[in-house]
Amino acid sequence: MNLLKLYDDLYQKYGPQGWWPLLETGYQKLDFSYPKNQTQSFEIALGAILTQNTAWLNVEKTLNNLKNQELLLPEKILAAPDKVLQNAIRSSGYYNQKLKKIKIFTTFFLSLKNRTPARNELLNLWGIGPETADSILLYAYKIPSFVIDAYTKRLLINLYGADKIPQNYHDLKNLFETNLPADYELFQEYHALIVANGKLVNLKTYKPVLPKVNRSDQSV
DNA sequence: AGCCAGGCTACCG
DNA sequence: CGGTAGCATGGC
Repeated sequence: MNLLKLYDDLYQKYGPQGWWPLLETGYQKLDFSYPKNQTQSFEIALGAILTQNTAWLNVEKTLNNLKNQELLLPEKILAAPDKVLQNAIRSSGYYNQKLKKIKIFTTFFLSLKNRTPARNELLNLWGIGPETADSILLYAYKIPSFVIDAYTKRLLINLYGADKIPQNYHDLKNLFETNLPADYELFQEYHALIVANGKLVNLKTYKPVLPKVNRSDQSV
């Protein structure tokens, strides 16, 4: 199983993804100078929490709501009334849970005082599981921690067969990390490409939904 | 008009 | 402990 070749195939098909999509930049040509500061790292982490089982478009609305009220800063989040935050979060769904998750994370974020968190510290927070922790490490802190999601697992099952690949998060993560150079830029784009591919395939049936572009491209 | 989205926790047997 | 219901909204 050549995971570097798989990366090349995905890249050939979908091109550079330019993750993470910050409000300021959106998806962009590859520019690994972002995040440029702690404020942008914080925005990425909130986005990672908000997008749990939620479409990114709905998350963007929440981030814009917060930004427009000048609340997209850790100190402001903690000072804001619950009702205001719930209304801002509403478009992302699960607004009761996500309010709690965001407050817990924000308190932790401030306690770091610009230090990079350890993976276990993130996992110990209520509301942060392995995928969210790895997304925060990889995109907010540029740590080469490979992100596994439902798309990743499904793609490997499709390509190699369910009996050939590990099924749990930890082993899947390890599969990528032991077969790739520990390069955060590679990991960032790889995960983004898997998501780009995954969005074109129905999650339950594995059947492709109608591609929006490039029907003639070879499928991956 | 359903189905689904870049999960996680709590609870069930 | 492995499996899964519940959490909520908006786009297609």
